Amino acid sequence: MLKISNTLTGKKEPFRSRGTAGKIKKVGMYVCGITVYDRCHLGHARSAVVFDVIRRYLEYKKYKVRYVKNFTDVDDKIILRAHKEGRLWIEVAETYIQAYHEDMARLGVPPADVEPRATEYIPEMIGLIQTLIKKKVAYVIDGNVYYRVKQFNGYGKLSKRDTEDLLAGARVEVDERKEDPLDFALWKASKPGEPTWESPWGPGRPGWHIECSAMSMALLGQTFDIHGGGKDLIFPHHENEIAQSEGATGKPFARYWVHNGFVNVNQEKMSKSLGNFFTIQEIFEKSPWPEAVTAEVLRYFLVSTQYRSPIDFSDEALKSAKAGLDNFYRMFQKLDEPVATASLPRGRKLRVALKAFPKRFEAAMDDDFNTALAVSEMQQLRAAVNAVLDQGLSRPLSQAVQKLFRKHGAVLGLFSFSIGQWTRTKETGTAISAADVEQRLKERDDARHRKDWARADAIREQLADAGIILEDRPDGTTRIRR
RNA sequence: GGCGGCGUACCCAAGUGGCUAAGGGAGCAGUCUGCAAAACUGCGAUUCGGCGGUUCAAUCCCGCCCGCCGCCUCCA
Repeated sequence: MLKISNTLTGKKEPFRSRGTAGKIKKVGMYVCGITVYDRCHLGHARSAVVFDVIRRYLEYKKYKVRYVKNFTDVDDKIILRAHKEGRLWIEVAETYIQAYHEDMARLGVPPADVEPRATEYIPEMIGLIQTLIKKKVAYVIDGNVYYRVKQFNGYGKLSKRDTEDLLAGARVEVDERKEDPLDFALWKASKPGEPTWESPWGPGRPGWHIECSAMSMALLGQTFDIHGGGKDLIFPHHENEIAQSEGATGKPFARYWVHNGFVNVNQEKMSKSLGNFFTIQEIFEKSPWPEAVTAEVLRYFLVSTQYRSPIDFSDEALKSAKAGLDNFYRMFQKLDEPVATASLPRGRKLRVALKAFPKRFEAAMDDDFNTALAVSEMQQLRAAVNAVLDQGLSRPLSQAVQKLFRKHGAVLGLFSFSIGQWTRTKETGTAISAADVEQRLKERDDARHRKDWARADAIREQLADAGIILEDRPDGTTRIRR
C-alpha cells in the first residue's frame, strides 16, 4: 500500500486515489511549474525529477495518471525582464518556455500530459473570481480584486500558520486599499505598458495564485488527488490556492499535498537572490560527460536522497553519483558478454534475490517514494549478481537480470543506456577508433603469449591514457572498457 | 518574533522502542591475477549533536539546550 506524506495533515497517509472508474484507478496530479522569466536551475530540476518519478511509480502501480504542470507566463518578473530587454513580455515568456522544454529534454523528463499556460485560462480565472465576489470572500477596489482572508476559516491549514502570527510577522508593505493586510490580490488593475485583459472590473491581469486554482480545477476537477511543488510554495502560494478554490467551491481542493525539499549549495538553499545557483544548462555544459550520461548522473544524484530532505549539490556529489552508476553499467557489460562455460547454472541465491527484489523495491517506493532505499535495494541485488557473475550466467538468467534492472531502473529514470552509449566519451572526435583498439589489443595478446610483460603493460597504459581500460579475464581474453 | 524541518561513520544516505544501526562512494587488508583492473571477502559508528525524563528497554517517544537550515516578500 502506497503511503504519501501529506503536508496538509502533516502525516504519512495511505494513498487512495479518488477516481476509481471501473477497474482503472485514476490519479489527477497538478504540479506548480515555473515562472518563465529566466533559465531553470538545479532546484527546478529536482522538482521536475521528483514529480516525474512519482508519476512513473504511479504508472508502474497501474494507475492511470493525468499529470498537469503549468507555466506562469504573466507575472511581475516577466514584465520587468521585458522592460529591461526592450522586448514584449510575451516574447520573454516564450523564450523561457522553450528553454524549459530544452532543459527537460536534456534531463530526460518527459512533458506532463497537459502543460497549460496561465494566459490560456483567463476566462476561467475571471469566472472563479466572480464566484468569490458573489460569495463575499472577495471584494473590488479601484479595478483590483482582493481575497478576504479572514472570511475563509481554513486559512493557514496547509502551512500551519494562524492569521494572528502572520500579522505579527508581516514584513510586506501593506497596500493601503486592502481591508486587511493579509488579503491578497486576485486581479490587478493594469498599469500602462502591462499585459491586459478585459474583465468585469476593468482592464487588468490576474494575481499569481488564481491561475493554479483555475487551471487545476478546469483540467482535473474541483477535487483532485495530488498537488505538488517545492517546499517554498507552501506559503503563501498553496495556502492561497486552497483559500481561493475551497472558498469558491465549498469542496476540498487537493487531497494530498506533496512538497519536495530544496537543493542546497554549502548547506544553503540554491536561489537567485543568493546567487549560488547553477542553471541546468551550465551543469550540462561544464560536465565532463556526454549530455545523456550527465542526465542520468543527475538523476542518480537526485534519487539517492528522499525527496523531502534537502540535498547538497557539489562536484564531489556528482562524481560519487557517477561512480555509483558506473558500477551498475560494469555489471551490465559483463551480463552482455557471451558465457564461456556451458555448464554451471549456479545461482540459487541469485534466483531468490531476483524473486524477492520487486517486492523490496515496491516496499521502498510505497513508503513515501523512498527512492534512496529503492536504489540501495538495487545495489544489493547488484552485489548478488556480481557474486556469481564470474562463473557465468546462463543466457536466459542473464537476460532476466538485465530486464529486472532496466524495468525498475526506468521508474527512477536510470539504466536507460546500452553499455556502448554509457561509455561514450564527450569528445568523440579524439577517441581511438574501434579498429585501432582491436589492433593494439592483438599486439598486446601476442606480447602476453610471449610473456613480454613490459610490452603488454605499455600497450595497456597507452590505451588507458586514451580512456580505454583493459581487463584481463581468467580465460585469457580481455574485456574492453571505456 | 511566529511556524516548520534537520543534526546517523571520512563523504553521501536509509532506518527502527528491544534482534548484527541498511546500502553506496572513498580508504585499508585479503582472495584472484604475470602485473593490473574488475569482482568477491574482511575491516571501519560499543554508537545515532548534548543533557535529562518516560520505559524492563530509546538513536527512535517527551522536555530542555547547542548547532544548522527553510518559510513568514518573489522563489522548485
